[in-house]
Amino acid sequence: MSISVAEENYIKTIYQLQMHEDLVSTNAVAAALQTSAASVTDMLKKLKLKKLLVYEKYKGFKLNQQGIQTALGIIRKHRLWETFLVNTLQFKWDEVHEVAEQLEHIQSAQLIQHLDQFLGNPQFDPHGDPIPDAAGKIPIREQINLTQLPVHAMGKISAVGSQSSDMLALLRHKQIELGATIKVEQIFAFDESIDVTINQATLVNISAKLAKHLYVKTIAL
Amino acid sequence: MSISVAEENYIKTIYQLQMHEDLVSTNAVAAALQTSAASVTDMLKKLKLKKLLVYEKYKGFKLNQQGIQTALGIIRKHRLWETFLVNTLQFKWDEVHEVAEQLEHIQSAQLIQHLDQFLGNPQFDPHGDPIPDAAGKIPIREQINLTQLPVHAMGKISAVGSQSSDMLALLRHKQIELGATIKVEQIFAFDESIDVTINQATLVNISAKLAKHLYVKTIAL
DNA sequence: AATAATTTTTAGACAAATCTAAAAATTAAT
DNA sequence: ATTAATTTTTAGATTTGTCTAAAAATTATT
Repeated sequence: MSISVAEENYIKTIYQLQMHEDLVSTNAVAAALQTSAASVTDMLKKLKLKKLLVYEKYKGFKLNQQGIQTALGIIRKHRLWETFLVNTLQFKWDEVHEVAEQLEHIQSAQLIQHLDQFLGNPQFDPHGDPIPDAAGKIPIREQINLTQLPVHAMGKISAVGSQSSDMLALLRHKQIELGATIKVEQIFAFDESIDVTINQATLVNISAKLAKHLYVKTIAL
Repeated sequence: MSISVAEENYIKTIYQLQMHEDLVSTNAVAAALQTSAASVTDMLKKLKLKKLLVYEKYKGFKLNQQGIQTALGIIRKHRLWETFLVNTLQFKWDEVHEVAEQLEHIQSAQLIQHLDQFLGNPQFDPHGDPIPDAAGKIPIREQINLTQLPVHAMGKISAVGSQSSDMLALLRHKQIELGATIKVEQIFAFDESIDVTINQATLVNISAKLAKHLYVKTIAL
């Protein structure tokens, strides 16, 4: 059973949204794809029928394992093509997105396998985003920015990107220090602030500005 | 006004057919695209509306200058991608067609420009077919097989691919010799035989087998 | 808790590309 | 030159993905 380009675009978008919020809303998808909420509902029915997502009327939805694997396949293709465009064809990193959006829908396992090999099996694309392997496994960067950590993920503070005394005072106040474990509980879309649990004990809110200066080593759950 | 993938496939097919027969028939397109004659008629109306072809009901049709330019753009992309797949990604020459059929529809002038440059501005694809340049100009191979010469094209016999006495006897009988000018008058689909005028005087029929052994330098009309 | 606001779904319509079956036009054959 | 066969077109239906407007469900507010 083949998947259309439109379906692929929905799957990719839903995947990206459910990285941040566990359940995805109809309106969020509509906004991301610049379409109407009614169209999203229509597509949700189709994707449910194809057993790619878990969905109950009015209750939000998310991709199931099958859907996630499908999404990772599309993201893999997208990022391999971006790598190709920048590394091989000399595109600038900010010129590649539109073209990669088209190339990611080309259907040929052989093509992707050869492209991957030609590029030297890259683990990260030119933007630094991880490229899932053929099985859907996502490489973990040793150290990532806290803003990159998805909801529910855990990490250990490995570096701070500033030495300002104001910032150090704030960290002391929130009991955040190098080596502390941190778990992302919730990400607030409005101001991009993050609720985290420190050392599996205290819940604190971290502003977007502070998060940009904190780096973590991810911990497998 | 943008052109859909379906429209592009029709345009490419019509172009290829009108290389052989001056006017193209509804059924020929339907057969080539494995679709119904009714669908072809529907599409012809759309393409006429977009001013890409000359069409009158029941009277056959052909691409106009605008349509030919569009077709050449698609063929250029197809052949550049085939070159990329074989030369860069190590595909075998007989594995590339299906994938190139998809890649030829990617819309990005910049992508094709960069790809062309990366490949070293190739003039011919791995099958030996000419790659139109960005302006639609088709490179002429010094010497091509007679079977490659389209209807109405002229050439000068430049080589014969066999020295068998049977063949030489046949050539003498038809008054074909090195340096003779040859003009393709008609190509018969049934047995792929060709009617040609020799030295702008005598009309003779050349079998597919004989044509395969004759090479010509093309002459601009 | 009742009402208001928001979100989501349904209902009905539309455009693109296709189909089948039947009608119209052209071409071939007796 | 009629009739038969073939080709092409029309008419009407279908699928996919979309839309708007209205109804239903949920969430927020007073």
